[in-house]
Amino acid sequence: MIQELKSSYGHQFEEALLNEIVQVGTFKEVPAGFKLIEIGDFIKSIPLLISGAVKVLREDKDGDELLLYYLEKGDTCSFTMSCCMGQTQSEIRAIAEKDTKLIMIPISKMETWTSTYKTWRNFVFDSYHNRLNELLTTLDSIAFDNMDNRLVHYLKEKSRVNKSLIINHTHQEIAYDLHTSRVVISRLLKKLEQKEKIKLYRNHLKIIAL
Amino acid sequence: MIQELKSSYGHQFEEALLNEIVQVGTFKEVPAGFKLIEIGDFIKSIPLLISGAVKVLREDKDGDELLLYYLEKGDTCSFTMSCCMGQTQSEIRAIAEKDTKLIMIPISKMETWTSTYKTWRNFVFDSYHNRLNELLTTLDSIAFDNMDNRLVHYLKEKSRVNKSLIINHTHQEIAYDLHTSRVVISRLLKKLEQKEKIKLYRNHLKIIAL
DNA sequence: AGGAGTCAGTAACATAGGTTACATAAAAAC
DNA sequence: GTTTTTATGTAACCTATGTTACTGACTCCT
Repeated sequence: MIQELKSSYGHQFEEALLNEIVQVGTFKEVPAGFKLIEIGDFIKSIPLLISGAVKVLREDKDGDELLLYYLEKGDTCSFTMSCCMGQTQSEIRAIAEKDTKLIMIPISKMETWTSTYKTWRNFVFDSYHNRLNELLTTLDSIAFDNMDNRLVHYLKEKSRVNKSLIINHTHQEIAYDLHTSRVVISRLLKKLEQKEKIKLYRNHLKIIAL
Repeated sequence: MIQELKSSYGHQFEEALLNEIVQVGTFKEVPAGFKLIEIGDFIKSIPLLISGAVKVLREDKDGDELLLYYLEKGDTCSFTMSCCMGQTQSEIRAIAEKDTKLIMIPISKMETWTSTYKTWRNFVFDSYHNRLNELLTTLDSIAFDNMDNRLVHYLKEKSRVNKSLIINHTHQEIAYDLHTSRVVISRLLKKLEQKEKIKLYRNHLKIIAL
């Protein structure tokens, strides 16, 4: 665990903090699709991502979903922190996008470390900073972009996070993430294929040039 | 300044911190409509709201606006903090919604206070928590709600923040905040009037029962 | 092989919201 | 008081997106 920790966080946390993390943290390895956090959960620990990726999404009262953003190596979930500090329920759902390794830190340490370790404090603030900005980006795309652009952006992100030009999703799954209907996605994907930007197959698609 | 500070923050900050705030903070009083922060600004101080209200909004590349949320007494701007910590440019615009009093804290104190004062730390974390949740609410309404509901919600918020059932805005101004067109707002407002939920006048409208 | 379930393609249609255009009324400017 | 500007009302139209329905193709199961 110590090597994996160092490879992701060694440059930003000092030795003493790294040691504490090793002592109190729990190493966890979850498969793609594993649900890490459900809306309404009370959170008892904070995740530090070592490898893999986690998608964070929002759900409305009718059960409709919307992808917010991905967490990757070196990230943590600010919503989780935020919930921990406030002792409130989770507002979001978190699902492993692929096989993912993480270290869970009990929330009791948050308070102590924030006062003791400057690097930890910076890490926490940086996380909030990043998450706020990602939320803004998501909001921008919903508020200002049409579905064509949102879809292209989605495919690019997906490709980046999964480090692959193959997107292994059905049209229905993409539709859920973007909060629209399958028919709409099929239609737009077909248009992209006609423009030779992607190639469609059953259960997956290949990005040619976006 | 000390009384005003105590009336808003006296219950959550200890004496020593309150004193420090008085020493390093600058009291500022701005009229409604005053632009506090522009997109792209480098921020040098953090605002603590004493009274009044500030609206925070986002702009896209074409100059189209979108209202994010209001800051009120006891609030601070997490985006500002976030920018300060990261030394990056502001992602948002902040405009006084009405006559507003605030205390500006130089960012140099952020780092010190966060390690010294537990109450300050909690304040900062709470702010982030609140802001994240407000952003989520805004995002929900854009992603999941239709314009009718968004408009009603907008009018309610406006009324709450300004403590008045009179909304002093033209249809065009409302349209900007909701990122839609004047005609659409006129149409929907007229529908609300026909349902006797509001009463329309030139340059303002009155809420009857929403 | 045959049947059930899943996925994608497509047409036809419905609707919300955006756009253009113009009329009228109120307010402001002169 | 007349002109100009600004705010609102409304109609007609357009477009993106959502909905429903049906098809064929592929996959999996037995």
